[in-house]
Amino acid sequence: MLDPKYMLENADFIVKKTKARGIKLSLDKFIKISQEKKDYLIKVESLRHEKNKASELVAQKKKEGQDASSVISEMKKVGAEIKILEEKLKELEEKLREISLSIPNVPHESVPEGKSSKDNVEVRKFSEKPKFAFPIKPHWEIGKELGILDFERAAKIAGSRFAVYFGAGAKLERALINFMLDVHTEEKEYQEVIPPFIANERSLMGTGNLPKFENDLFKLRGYKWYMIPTAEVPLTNLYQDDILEEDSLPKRFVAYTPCFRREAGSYGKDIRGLIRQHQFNKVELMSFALPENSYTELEKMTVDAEEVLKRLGLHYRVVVLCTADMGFAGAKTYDVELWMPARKKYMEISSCTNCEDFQARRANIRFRRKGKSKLEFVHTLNGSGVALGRTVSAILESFQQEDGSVVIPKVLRLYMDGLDKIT
RNA sequence: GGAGGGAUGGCCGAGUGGCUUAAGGCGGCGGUCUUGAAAAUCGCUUCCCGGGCAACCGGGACGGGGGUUCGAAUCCCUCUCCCUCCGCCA
Repeated sequence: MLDPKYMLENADFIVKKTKARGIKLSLDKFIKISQEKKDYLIKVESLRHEKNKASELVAQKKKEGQDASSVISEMKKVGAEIKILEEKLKELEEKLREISLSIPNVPHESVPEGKSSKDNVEVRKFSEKPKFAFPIKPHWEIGKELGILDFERAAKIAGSRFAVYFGAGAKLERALINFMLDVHTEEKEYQEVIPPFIANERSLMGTGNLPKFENDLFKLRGYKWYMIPTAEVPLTNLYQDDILEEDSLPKRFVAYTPCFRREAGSYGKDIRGLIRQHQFNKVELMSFALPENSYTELEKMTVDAEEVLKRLGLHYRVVVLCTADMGFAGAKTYDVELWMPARKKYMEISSCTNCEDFQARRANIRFRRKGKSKLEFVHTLNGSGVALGRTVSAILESFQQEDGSVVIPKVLRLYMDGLDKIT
C-alpha cells in the first residue's frame, strides 16, 4: 500500500511507473473520492464539535440542578445527522482502502524499464556452465533411476506437481536445509525461526498476497486460513502492528518452511520434475531495515543468498528484474538464477526483494527513532536463501556422471554422513 | 468440547455513564546539581486524521465490529485473540 498523501501528490508519476509494470491504472477515482471524503470529514468534525460542547453543557446544567431537556432534544437531531454523515464517510473510506490495496508498489528509480522478463538485466555471473563428455539426462530421469525421486507415487498420494523423495534424495534435501540454515545463522547474522505454515487473511493482506492473488493460494476449507505460499508471509507478520526501536534494526531472520502454491494457470508448464510443485521447501531470508539502509540491505541479502550456491559449486547468474517482471509488493528485485544443464536454461532460485514501506504500511510495522516521537514505517526485505527443489534439480543435473551416479558437493558431505556419491 | 477470567499509550497499570481533556509508575528526551558519571530533583513525552509558516486549534482512537444514550474506556450484542481449570490429544 502506498501512502495516500503520496498518491495524491504524485498521481501522474505513479500512473507512469505502473504503466511501466504493464498495468493500466487511473487514479482519477481515488483523487475524486479523497476530496469527497475530506469534505464529509470537515462537516462531521464540526458537528461532533458542536455535540461535544453541548454534552459539556448538559453535564454542567445537571450538576447545578437545572433543566437540560432543550439542549438534549436539540442534540438528538444533531446526533442523527452525524450518524448519517458517518455512514457516508465510512463508505468512502472503504472505497479508498479498496483502491489502495489494489495498487502495486512503485519501482525504484534504479530498476530498468522493460516489457517482459526478456528485459531483465544480468548483473553478474558465478563460475561456468558445466561441460559434459556424454549425453546428459534431466533430473527427473536421474532421480528415478537412482530411486531417490518418485513422481508416480506422489501422484497416488496427492496428484500431479508433487514429489516423493526416497533415501539419499530425502537426505540430500535435509542436508541442504541444514547447510543453508547454518550458513545464514552462523556466518550471516540471521536468526533462525520456525513459524506457522498457515496464515490468516490479515497476514496475507500485509504481504500483498491478498486481496488480489487469492487464486495462487491454498485456502483451508471452512476456515479463514491459508497455507503459506512462502515464509515471507509469516516472517513479515512477526511484527504486525508493532513499534520497533531504531536500535533494534536491522532485524534479520532465516526460516525453513514448506511452501504451498496453487500454480493455477500454469497447466502444462514445467510439468516434469521438481521445477514447479504445489509443495516445495525453501529457506527464506527476511530483514526489517531502516529506510535509509534498505538498499544496502538488499545487496547484502542477495550476496548472502548467492553464498550458498557458490559453496555448492553451482553456476548461476544474478539479474535485476525489469519493471514488467516484478512482483506486486516489490520496489526492486534481484533474481538469482541457477543453470539447469538439461534444459539449457537459467531458472529462478532466489528472488531478493526490497518492498520498502509497502508491506510495512499494510501490516502496520513501524519504528521510532531515538529521541523522536514521530513513528515511521520500516522497510521490509525478503529473499530466498534458497529454494530447495530447484537446487536439488541443479545438483543432480550438474554433477551427474556418465555411469548415472551423482557426486555430492563437498560442503554437503558433512551433512550426509560422509556420502560423496549417490549411486 | 465444557466452565470461568481478561485485552487500556513504547511498556506496566488505575479507571463500572458527565470533575478522565485516560491517574500513577517504568522507559525515553531535556534542565538543575556534578570535574565527569551515577543518585537526587524539576520539566516534557500516546498515536492517527484535518486546518495552519508556526505557536496552536479541531476531530478520532481504550482488542475489532455493531447497539443503547444528549453523552460510553465504563452498559448491551457480536467477533478475534490471550489466560486459568476440567475433558480429550501428538
